[in-house]
Amino acid sequence: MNKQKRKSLEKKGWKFGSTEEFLNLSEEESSYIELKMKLSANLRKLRTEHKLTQVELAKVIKSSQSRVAKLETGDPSVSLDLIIRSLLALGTSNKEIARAISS
Amino acid sequence: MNKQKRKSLEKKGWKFGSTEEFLNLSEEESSYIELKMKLSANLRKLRTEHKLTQVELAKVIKSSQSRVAKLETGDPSVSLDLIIRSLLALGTSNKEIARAISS
DNA sequence: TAAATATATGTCAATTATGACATATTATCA
DNA sequence: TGATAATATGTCATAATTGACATATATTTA
Repeated sequence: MNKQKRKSLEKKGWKFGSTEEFLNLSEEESSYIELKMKLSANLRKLRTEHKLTQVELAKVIKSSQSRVAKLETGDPSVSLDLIIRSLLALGTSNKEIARAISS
Repeated sequence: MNKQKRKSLEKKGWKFGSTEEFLNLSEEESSYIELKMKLSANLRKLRTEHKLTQVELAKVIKSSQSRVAKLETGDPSVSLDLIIRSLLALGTSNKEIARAISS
């Protein structure tokens, strides 16, 4: 992960501590973020393909429009659990989820 | 998912409501559980391959032995986030995680 | 362009996950 | 066997995530 990417993520609310800490930021942390980002992007793709608005998707997953927005923009306040559950609610199979992660 | 499987999961603390509800239990819910189970199993496999005890893994991921046990036994109280983070802490790549999900 | 529709951002009380601890159960091995 | 190490289970106060709401911003359409 480079400085550019860091700035973009920090703007979204991700916290990374000192620059030093960031520079040796573990593979772990960046893999985790990358994973979430990929699945978030996939969720938006799926929703639009299904021609649903965020309000409509919110109904399906029993959540709210604002949370759907956060899901799709990679807000750090959303859990992987919710992202995955949302994907599954849209009919995504585990294999497709795996594909999205690998992509 | 069959009745056998259901009993086993309920013993672990999963909640499914009425039998009726369970019978039309969405693909969604069972996929979600299946996903967690696969990753949990993978975590245990990895830990033992690394010849770590649960206490040692707990140190690595800054958690406790009891939570590691719950991670590995598919306790419903553990999040996908923690499972994934633990896998990543053990050096698992996103691609490997994807493979585990697809398996 | 203005109105309407869609999405984003901020906040918060309630819900859920967390690490920690105690303790029970299960495996290992002398 | 019995001691010791490893894992499992139960509980709880604290921390993190949640849906909901208000409202801002962006996009579409008349």
